[in-house]
Amino acid sequence: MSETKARHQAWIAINRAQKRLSDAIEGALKAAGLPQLSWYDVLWELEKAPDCCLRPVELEARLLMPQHNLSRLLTRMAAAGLVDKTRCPDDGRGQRVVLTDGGRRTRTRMWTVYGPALDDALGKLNEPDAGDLVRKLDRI
Amino acid sequence: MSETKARHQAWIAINRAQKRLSDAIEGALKAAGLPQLSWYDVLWELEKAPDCCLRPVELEARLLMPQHNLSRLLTRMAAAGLVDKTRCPDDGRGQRVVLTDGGRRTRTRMWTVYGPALDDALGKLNEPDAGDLVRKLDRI
DNA sequence: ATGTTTTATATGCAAGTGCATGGAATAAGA
DNA sequence: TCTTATTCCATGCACTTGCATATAAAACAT
Repeated sequence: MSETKARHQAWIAINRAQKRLSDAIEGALKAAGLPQLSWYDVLWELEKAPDCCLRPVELEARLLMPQHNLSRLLTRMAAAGLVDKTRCPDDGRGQRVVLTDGGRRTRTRMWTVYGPALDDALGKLNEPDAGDLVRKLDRI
Repeated sequence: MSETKARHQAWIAINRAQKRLSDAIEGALKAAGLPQLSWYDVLWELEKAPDCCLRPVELEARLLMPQHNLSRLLTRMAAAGLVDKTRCPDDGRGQRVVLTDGGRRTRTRMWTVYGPALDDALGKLNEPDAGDLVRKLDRI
């Protein structure tokens, strides 16, 4: 039988919170005709990076996304004009993924929907509690 | 630009914790040649239910899983002999999903892998902290 | 320098998922 | 009762993901 210790309940709670939040945010993005969260994550990592440019391998590590999955995501995002894929000068097998102006604009537009949806879904979670959550979750 | 308030960081932390935990557990299950977590969730809900029997609509609500998705999951699980799908006596359009003996055994075997993998992945999260996490996450 | 191993990325194929829709049965309204 | 609306579940189609493997360039070894 499954244990009902608090540790195990924490896992259940994490799952449910994650699901509720992502459902709310994805729903809001879709309703606004905007791309998925995974696209936002890529755009945001690029925007934070120096020169708005990263290698797929670096994105892979930051997003905890499997390689084959990221490869095709980048292909789709390049087709949509949000990023450019160019050959890497110092490594012949590598790519350099660069954020385009369109990509930057799209990320900004997405945040105008994403941010409020997140705030709304987080409900009455106050700042101190949130900080406490972060501290405990990061120890997992 | 994205805000960096604790509330928003909590969302990031929830995501990362959820991803790390589920990757660890799914990996352990796969390595043991066992089905996915979603299968476990169905089996466990059925085992908790009176007569080990629920309607798809009820499962849908408890698992927060979209209808079309659950429909096909149940089809696969029935094909694998873990559940039986029978017509519902009091509602002509409904189904009754019943746990089979094989389903019960499979859930038990899964837990022998799932439980330890979860304990391991939760690391040094102690009981009081876990209880606190549950309380705060459930308020979201 | 040549052969071997590792790293970075892409891709064919199978399986899963989202979306819209369909059909069948019940519930609600006139 | 007869129509209309709603609920429960299934399914065709497109898209996404997982898995294994391919390809090509480095890195390493001899």
